Amino acid sequence: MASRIIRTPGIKDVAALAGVSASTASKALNDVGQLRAETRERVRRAAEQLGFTPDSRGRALSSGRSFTVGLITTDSSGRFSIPIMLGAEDALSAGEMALVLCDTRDDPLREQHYLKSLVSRRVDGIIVTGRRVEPREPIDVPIPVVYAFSPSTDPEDTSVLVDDHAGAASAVRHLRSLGRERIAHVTGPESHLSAQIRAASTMGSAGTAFVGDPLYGEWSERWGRHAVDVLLRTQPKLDAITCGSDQIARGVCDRLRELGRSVPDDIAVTGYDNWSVMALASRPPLTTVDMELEELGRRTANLLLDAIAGSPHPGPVELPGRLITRESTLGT
Amino acid sequence: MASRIIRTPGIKDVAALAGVSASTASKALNDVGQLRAETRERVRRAAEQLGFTPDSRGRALSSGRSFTVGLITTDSSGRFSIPIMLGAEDALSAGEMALVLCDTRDDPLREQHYLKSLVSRRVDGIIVTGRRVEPREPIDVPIPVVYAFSPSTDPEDTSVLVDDHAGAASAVRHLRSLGRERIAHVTGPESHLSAQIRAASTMGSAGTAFVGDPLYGEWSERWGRHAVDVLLRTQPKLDAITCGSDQIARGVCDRLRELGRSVPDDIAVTGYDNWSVMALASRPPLTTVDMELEELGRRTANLLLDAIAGSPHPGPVELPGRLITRESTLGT
DNA sequence: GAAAATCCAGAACACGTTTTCCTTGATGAA
DNA sequence: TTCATCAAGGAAAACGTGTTCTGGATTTTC
Repeated sequence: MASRIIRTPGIKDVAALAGVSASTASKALNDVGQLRAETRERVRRAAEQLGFTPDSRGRALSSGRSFTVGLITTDSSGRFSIPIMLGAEDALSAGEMALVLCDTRDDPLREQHYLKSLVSRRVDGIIVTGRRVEPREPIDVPIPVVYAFSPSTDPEDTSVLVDDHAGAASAVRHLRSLGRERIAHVTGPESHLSAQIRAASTMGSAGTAFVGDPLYGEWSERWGRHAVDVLLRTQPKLDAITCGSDQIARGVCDRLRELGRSVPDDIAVTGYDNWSVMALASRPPLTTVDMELEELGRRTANLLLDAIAGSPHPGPVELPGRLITRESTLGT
Repeated sequence: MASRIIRTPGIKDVAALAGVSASTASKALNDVGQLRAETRERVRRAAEQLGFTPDSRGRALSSGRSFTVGLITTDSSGRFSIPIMLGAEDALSAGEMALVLCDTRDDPLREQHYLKSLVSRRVDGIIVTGRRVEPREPIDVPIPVVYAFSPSTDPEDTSVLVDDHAGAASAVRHLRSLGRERIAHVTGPESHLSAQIRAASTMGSAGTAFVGDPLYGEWSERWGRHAVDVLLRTQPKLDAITCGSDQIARGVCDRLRELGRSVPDDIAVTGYDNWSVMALASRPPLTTVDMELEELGRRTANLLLDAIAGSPHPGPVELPGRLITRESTLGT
């Protein structure tokens, strides 16, 4: 045959070119065993000349590890999962680990399918994340698992979650430090745990400075606009509105402006999420709480790496958010 | 030792339990070779009893394939890459392929690192995507590659891209079918190829119905608002504005409303991207062009699967977008 | 100069599966 | 009866690496 099959070179090819055995070549390239420096160098040159890249499948097989972790997300289209994913990927790639993406689309059947696939790939660990902070059923696999954002219902599992309590409190503290004394709260559906937590924390930390009841609605600008009408009717003297999301806060700002109320001179507004497309496009730009989800993803990945290395940290970890101050409370 | 090391069962364990050899067990589970039905059944039961999951690393090694593809994205935080990712993942998981995620953060060094890692993992193929439609340097690997969204500069490479020409034209056609005769165009930076293409196509298909020059600016609501002021000064009689993005279109709508102009009665507005958080939250909701990026991702993955199977389809493929009509052109 | 210590490299094996080849026994036909 | 055919299943090789063991060669020491 004139056309030879082109094969990516293996360690045997490198060894042959360097005139040594395969095992010697392996030792040379991995800097182990006792070899003459001259031999090492010769093997190295041969490897470079052939463009040798070690086949990690071989390594995986013999080491018993796959250097891969799975990421199971119930909806990666959500804007919460994505920064978590990126943070995790960032932390993992530093450890030479690859991340395989599994989007279950909230379908238990797909989740089972992916779990089987990941187990069959002998993944070193699994990260489970979702779009809601409500606890979820743990998954049952013989592999280290860390939950991000959506904790496991089992308190012995490792879960990394956002501290919405602290986040909401920091917004209130900020407003009070600016002298605001009549604070209202507008947020999403009461059925959402995050709405409940943020509302409770807001009321708790505002104390007597809290006016009326938390207004539960939906996570939308429309609701934010509508809530302003309700609030101004019932609480005409309020001087600050904390919102459960940036979308709501943006709607609030829009409506206040339409009514001729100045933000923040008349009424200060805070959001939640630091979703840049909302927080920065709002007029005025929003003071808001950044959940630092990318950091959460990194943290999750590092906890998983620890668990893989044999030192698990059982139990939940809460990460505080960070308050980002902008014109909606500070003015220009 | 009282504590035995718990090992996930291998095919040898299954074989031992069923009283056959490993090779027979493999044949039984894979439905190949000639075996008595009774034997097959016995092996199957043994496998089930032990909870046997085949180690895909072994299969990968012996089959020469890894059943894994890499996805290289220059920024997966961008809202373009994500639907592409999801579509690709969807199409691949149907073929039992896993997708490993590599976010280069637009850093050539990281890209090199990831490429080496993917090659070393003997990935079956690679998808390359980016956030801009500008062509990019091809990557040099001995593996099938398909480019999505950002095509390769090499026309022989397989690239799947959006047909912005057709998309912009469909918006104009829609406006003209509604009787609009004085159409302006507001878009992003002239340095962006997608802005250029959309502008050229808009002018071309509008013909004499196009007024003035395309207004280049930035991809922001603020620019949309500002552009309205410019347009109304120079083209007081225009009856439609097509925008290069939903963000711009939302800004346009906001400013028109502030000036007391009715959308769409006085001036119809179209966006681009069908970015729901903009298109639906806009007042009124936007008629816009959906690039159908998830479908693009699926298409990309299927082309890659073909290439892996040995039937590559060289050259670029353009996918038409889909016009989504809403109140910003139709009214209520 | 011989024994011991040291150094170096190759052989063999492990990892888990698939696949190819081979053996055994049975059946049927000549 | 003998040979060819075929079903059934086992043995071994292959995939590509890392690790351990072993033995030969060289140097050191007395």
